[in-house]
Amino acid sequence: MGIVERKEREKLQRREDIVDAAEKVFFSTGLKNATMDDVADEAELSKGTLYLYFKSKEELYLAIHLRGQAVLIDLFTKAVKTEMTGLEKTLAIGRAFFRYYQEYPDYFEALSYYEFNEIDDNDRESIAYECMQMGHQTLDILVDALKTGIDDGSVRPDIDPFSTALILWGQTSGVIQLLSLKGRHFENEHKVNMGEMLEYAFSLAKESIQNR
Amino acid sequence: MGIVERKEREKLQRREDIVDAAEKVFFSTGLKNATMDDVADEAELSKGTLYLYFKSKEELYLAIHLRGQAVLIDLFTKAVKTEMTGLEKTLAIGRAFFRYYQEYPDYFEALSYYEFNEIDDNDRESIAYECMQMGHQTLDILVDALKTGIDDGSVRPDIDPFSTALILWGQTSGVIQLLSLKGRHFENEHKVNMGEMLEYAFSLAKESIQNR
DNA sequence: TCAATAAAATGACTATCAGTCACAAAATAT
DNA sequence: ATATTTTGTGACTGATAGTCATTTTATTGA
Repeated sequence: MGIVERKEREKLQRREDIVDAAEKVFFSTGLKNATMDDVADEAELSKGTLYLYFKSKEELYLAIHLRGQAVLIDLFTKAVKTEMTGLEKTLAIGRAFFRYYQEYPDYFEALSYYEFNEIDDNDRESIAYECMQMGHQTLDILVDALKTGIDDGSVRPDIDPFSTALILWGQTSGVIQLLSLKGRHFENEHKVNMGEMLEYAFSLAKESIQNR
Repeated sequence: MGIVERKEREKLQRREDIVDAAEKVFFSTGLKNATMDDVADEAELSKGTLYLYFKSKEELYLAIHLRGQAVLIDLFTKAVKTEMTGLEKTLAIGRAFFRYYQEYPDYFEALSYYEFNEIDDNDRESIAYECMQMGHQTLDILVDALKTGIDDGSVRPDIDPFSTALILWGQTSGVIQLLSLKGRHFENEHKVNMGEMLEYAFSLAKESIQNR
């Protein structure tokens, strides 16, 4: 009898339902304003039940982040496939990141939350630990693109792929984050546009890593 | 009779005393854990009094940020003076930023808080508005360094100083932020060191803006 | 079929804390 | 000395994350 299996499935399904509800609530009201009672209402469950499935409000938010990471990895994987040289693959990843910000701004925000807040990674059972591991996967795509670029001669051979990937990641998320929060302001004051700005940032990055 | 003036001075002094107390409390416990009651205790005032001087906990934190910004502007100003060419001035600003992170990590955190959170800038009376304006001053130092570089031929003449300054700022704060929060992790996993990493990031940035 | 047991869900309750406000004390002016 | 203004107080309110004793639902075994 597969009762145990069925219960397992139902438990997972309930978990997903809770994350669905949390997405709706967190994304419409914002993380700070949304309450666990709101999420419970949306999920048609009691608040206590939420805590049977998630340790805290933050863990629930990180579960949303995990979904966002999966989408991002997918975009990166596709972006890499469309380009031939390692250098172009690397730049395509940057552009994919910007598209991600535009098309999934709420996931992007969840990503930034994890990236720019001190989250305890250490417990191997925690969702935060999963987030960290998926982050490594994402970074690996970038590392591979750079390695490919070194092999095919499009990227400077004297760079260290890992360090460079980490730096490019920090740079790009930093720029998008800055433009995302303060960009509107600068678009008014100076006549700059966010898309052009980022394309420009990528052209600068290209200068720094391309083989000559 | 200078009673009005004296009272004005005393009011400002009290304000500074409150910020002093807030620094102690926020920096030792962290923004999230610290309570306004703690700050009141440290300042030897009642909680109500804090709210006569600051609109909210966040405004009080932003007042700390303002102090930090002043220190940063000072460091940048000095950094610029030590170098001859615009390119070197630009890089010196980056290095000064890293030193700032190392020597004033708590101020750096306050800086990031303002940079990476949605803060309402619009009220011209608010501390957030002052923060925004000081941020512009900081950016201007970078813009000037780039302009100098274009004039003296050390920086590519085809870049737009303002856009480039904004991008360099976003990149650098992004990288430091990333290394600050996740760097420890990478230092263990891979054999990378944060200082070398940043020097490497600056060398990449140099590649992208130097005149050839 | 039904009592016993296990699993899942509930929601009233607690603890915490930002922010308020009616009142009190201190300083200043008349 | 008294009135007025300024400054300070701390008990109180409202909001909300997280808990836990109790109830409801599902499963098992006779």
